Amino acid sequence: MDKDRQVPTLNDVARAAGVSTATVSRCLNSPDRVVKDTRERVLKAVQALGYTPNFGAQMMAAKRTRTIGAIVPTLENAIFARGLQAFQEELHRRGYTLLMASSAYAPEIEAEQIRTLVARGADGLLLIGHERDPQIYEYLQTQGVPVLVAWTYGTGNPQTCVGFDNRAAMEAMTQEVLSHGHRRIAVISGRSAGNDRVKLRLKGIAAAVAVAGLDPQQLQQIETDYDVDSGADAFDQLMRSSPRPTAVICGNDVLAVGALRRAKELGIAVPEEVSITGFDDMELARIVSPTLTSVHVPHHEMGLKAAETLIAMVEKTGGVESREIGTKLAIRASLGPAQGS
Amino acid sequence: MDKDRQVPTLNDVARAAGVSTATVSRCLNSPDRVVKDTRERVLKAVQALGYTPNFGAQMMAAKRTRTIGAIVPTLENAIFARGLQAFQEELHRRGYTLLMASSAYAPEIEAEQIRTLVARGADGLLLIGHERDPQIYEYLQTQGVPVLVAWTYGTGNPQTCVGFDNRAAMEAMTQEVLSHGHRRIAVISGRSAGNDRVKLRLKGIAAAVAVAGLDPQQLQQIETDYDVDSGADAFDQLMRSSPRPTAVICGNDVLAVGALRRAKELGIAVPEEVSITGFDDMELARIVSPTLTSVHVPHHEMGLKAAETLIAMVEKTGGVESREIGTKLAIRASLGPAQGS
DNA sequence: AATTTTTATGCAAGCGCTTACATTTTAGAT
DNA sequence: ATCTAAAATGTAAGCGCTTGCATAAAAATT
Repeated sequence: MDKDRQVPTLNDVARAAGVSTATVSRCLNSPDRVVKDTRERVLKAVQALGYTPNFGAQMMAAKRTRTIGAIVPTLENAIFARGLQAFQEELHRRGYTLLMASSAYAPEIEAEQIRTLVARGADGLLLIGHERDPQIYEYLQTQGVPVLVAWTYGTGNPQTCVGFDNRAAMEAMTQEVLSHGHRRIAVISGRSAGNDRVKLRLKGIAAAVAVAGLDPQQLQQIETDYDVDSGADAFDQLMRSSPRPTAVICGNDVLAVGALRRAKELGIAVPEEVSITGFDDMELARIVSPTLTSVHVPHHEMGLKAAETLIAMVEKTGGVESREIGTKLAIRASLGPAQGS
Repeated sequence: MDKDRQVPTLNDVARAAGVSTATVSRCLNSPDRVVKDTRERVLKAVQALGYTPNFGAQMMAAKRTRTIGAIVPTLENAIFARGLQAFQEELHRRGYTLLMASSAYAPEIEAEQIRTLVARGADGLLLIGHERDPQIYEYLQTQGVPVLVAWTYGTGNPQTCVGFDNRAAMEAMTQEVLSHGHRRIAVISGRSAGNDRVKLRLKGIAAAVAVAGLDPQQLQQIETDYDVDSGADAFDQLMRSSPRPTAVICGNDVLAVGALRRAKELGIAVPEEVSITGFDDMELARIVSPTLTSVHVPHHEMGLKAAETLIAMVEKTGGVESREIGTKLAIRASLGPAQGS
């Protein structure tokens, strides 16, 4: 019915204002190149007609869209949400629009999403973590789309990144756990395949443990999906071993919360019988009881800096370099002294 | 540097395959209108060149994008995430791409996001809740973009919707609370201004209370922001009144979790001294202790049906009508008998 | 084998915008 | 008042794709 009512075009505005389409375009894109009088007339016409530029035409003619794409592994939990929120706010302030997509931690889906976002004219892309098929980086290179890698920081990768040192942060956490006297330590982590952040965190644990004179190979370790129930099940499994670990280091807060819940269900006291730690310091960490010891990540700062950096890359304004965001330990009730040792 | 390396166009593919651009286009969009032999040759050329259609050009020529836009109030907590995930999965299965944006519960931001998504060629839009400036609906009408309203269901609104009856669900919850003997009931809700879901939930409470012979006006009620800390503060305030309420009904789980946390901090036993209920049945509800009584909403089902419905609207295949999703009470430990009455 | 119908492909006209270049107007200098 | 430089505006050529219509090829019918 209404689908035929024509949406006004640049041409309509031009006619209404008695100028050429070029002038209208300039009024909208570089107002200072047009004299005040004309500009006002044009803008009035724009208002009157309710004109909105056609994105496709704009994209086609200008080859830029002021759009940034971001692909995160998941939106189901809040891990990325806070950072993304900050990222998007800053983009918005700078006149960019954010296109979000989630990959469900599946590389093939991520690859597809990347192509989709690029095809849709994203001027730049935010991706989580370095590790992915090199072809993808080649493709982006070919398409001339700059990529910023976030949520991780480390040398040895060609991509610009904004994030924190997953390895060092986890090493610090492990040292903290060790300093409480724990020696039988178990680990619950996300799947390490294709996930450099998980790998780095595991390396951090191994490093700290080695320094303390323990054999990293001896560490009981379970890799599982990133959800509360999986964390709970993994914890269950760990608690069936004998002797039981006195501390369980979890790769993130979601897993830790699962462990915490199962501990309660099993009647295992935390931290008296077993200590549990997380990573990310989600809001969750302060809500559960006992409150969860975790690694605090300044998500807001990371999102903000990621936006600044990526815009600089897109606009090619000055040199762009990777930026490291600091983390710190948030020691709370779920970590206590090792029992009986 | 690489920004000049040309991306292949339809024309390049056509030349490589020795056919016209029209044939290539048809191979891609309606393969059965092209004979097998030709099709294979063309697809091979597409592969070889690594051709991807230019979205802007496609949008311009075809006037559809197989893109659906969704604007939710927030992505920071998981309330909408689960439903959106299901929504997006179904869209993906049907060959559509989802563009997400969040409005931070601010109507003006939402209006802007709507314009952005429409300008970007969204074929249809998913919005949360009915209540918004009528001009927005007019605008969408003019642009010929169908809208589906989700997370609420109710008559008296012209828009098609997929969701649940917020009023009835909350009335049921309130009845449940009343049946536990509570008579001094307080309410913590999100801001009702511009939010029909909040208003409906409040009406549900009032209705149930009135049936029980109490005066809804007497209900202590606080409206606050949708975050844990706000919920905690509101709870604090309620606990300072005398006599204290024996039950606090919260407008959603996030607020309820805040209340729960503050109760613990204040040394107020839940549910012995005060009962607390939530709404939405987020994963959180089963993680906190005591576990939270809430209204269970089948988010996955809602997301799925929303996708089906919106696609039907976009493709104009057959009649489209609103669909109601059922909710049910999830009674857990945070609700107990009224103390001392 | 000739004719008609059906199917496959090509041709070319836009879609609405930006921008290099050409032209006109205005301001500044003489 | 005249000429020159600078500023404002107009002209028109694409950008890469889809699709109605025309044409050519193949299949079906007589």
